[in-house]
Amino acid sequence: MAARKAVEQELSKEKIMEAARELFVTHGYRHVSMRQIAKELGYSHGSIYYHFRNKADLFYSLVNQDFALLDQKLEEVLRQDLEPARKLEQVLLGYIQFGLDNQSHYEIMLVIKDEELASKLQEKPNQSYEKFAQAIYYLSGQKANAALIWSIFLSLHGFVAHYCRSGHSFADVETMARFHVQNLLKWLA
Amino acid sequence: MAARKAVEQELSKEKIMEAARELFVTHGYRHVSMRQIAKELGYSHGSIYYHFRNKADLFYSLVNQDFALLDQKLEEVLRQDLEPARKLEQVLLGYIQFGLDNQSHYEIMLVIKDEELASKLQEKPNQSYEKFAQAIYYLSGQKANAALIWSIFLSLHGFVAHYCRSGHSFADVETMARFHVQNLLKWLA
DNA sequence: ATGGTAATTGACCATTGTTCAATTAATGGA
DNA sequence: TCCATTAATTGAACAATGGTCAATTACCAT
Repeated sequence: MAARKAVEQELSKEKIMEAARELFVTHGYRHVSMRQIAKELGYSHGSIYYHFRNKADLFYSLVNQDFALLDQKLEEVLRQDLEPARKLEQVLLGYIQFGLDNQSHYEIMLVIKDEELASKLQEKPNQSYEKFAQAIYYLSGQKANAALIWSIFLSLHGFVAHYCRSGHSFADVETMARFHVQNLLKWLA
Repeated sequence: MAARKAVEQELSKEKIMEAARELFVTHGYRHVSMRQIAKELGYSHGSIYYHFRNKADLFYSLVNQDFALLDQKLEEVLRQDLEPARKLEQVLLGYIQFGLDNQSHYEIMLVIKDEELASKLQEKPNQSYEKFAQAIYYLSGQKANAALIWSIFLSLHGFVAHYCRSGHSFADVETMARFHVQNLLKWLA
């Protein structure tokens, strides 16, 4: 009634995550079923549960990848050869772009309230924020205090959260994003 | 196999909404089923579909109520006898306080994402925002343009959304809220 | 009384996340 | 080489979900 497949065709966490990411990004977390993911891979839905405890676990694995991506993006900007003021601008704008380019993941990272599994990820967001805050601090010539940086972050988050909800792309709102960032930069002048 | 109940015990939109609100507030939208709501009321789940087209429809009726409450709060502040600058401050701070004093309402209004009918009920939020924007506009001596007011709103929203998620009360974060508002007011100076 | 309408029921449907016994491929030791 | 053990996969099965609808009953106007 059931069988194991040849070893070179075996499923892996990586393959599942790849297919799942594609589907989650396209249709959103709630509108993607484990059966759809399995079908995409040509496997039975049960097999996914051999590799991930449940759907949320699979999704959080993706979210972890995304936080790493966010960190990477930040460091990319910091490595660029720009004046501090320009870099600062790019860091803020980059945050918005990241959020809107990875909407379903951003929601899980920083929007959706889910007590049961929120604790699972608590380290990563704090860790990522710390890097963000450090960057702002140094790029501002060590003028910005912690509260001000937090204020800036919350304002960026508001932008991303709102446009995530309405499903706009970064391109849709880029002009407004740049304007928002310019306003935030005034606090650091 | 089925029966209609005595007229004084009849179900109504209001009764359903009351029970639904209670449950949504406690457990969140996704974790409340139509059967739970019906059980709470002592009715069959099918009866709710006589009064509301579907779960989302019921949900959005609650959202409308909450927006009316927000409008009321705004007008309360505007009626106060204060200098425009003080009033402006109170409008911004009042928005945050409303959000954190009515966290589950706020989530329903502006955080929770429900793709299916998101476009359907865009009137109320827009209407409420329009009042908010008008207030800011006049209190700023007609200096603020539309984009700047929108920027301010998004920044306020970020504050509320974040602390809603972590479940902090207004009292918990009042100092930070006042600081955030002071920053936002600089854009209008 | 009677007929029409309004409200309620619960069986029913398709779909979901999840579990698990059964099954088969791979592996390694004798 | 053979056999026991393990690893991976299957799909039937389960409970819960949102939603539909014919049947049923209370109400009301005439």
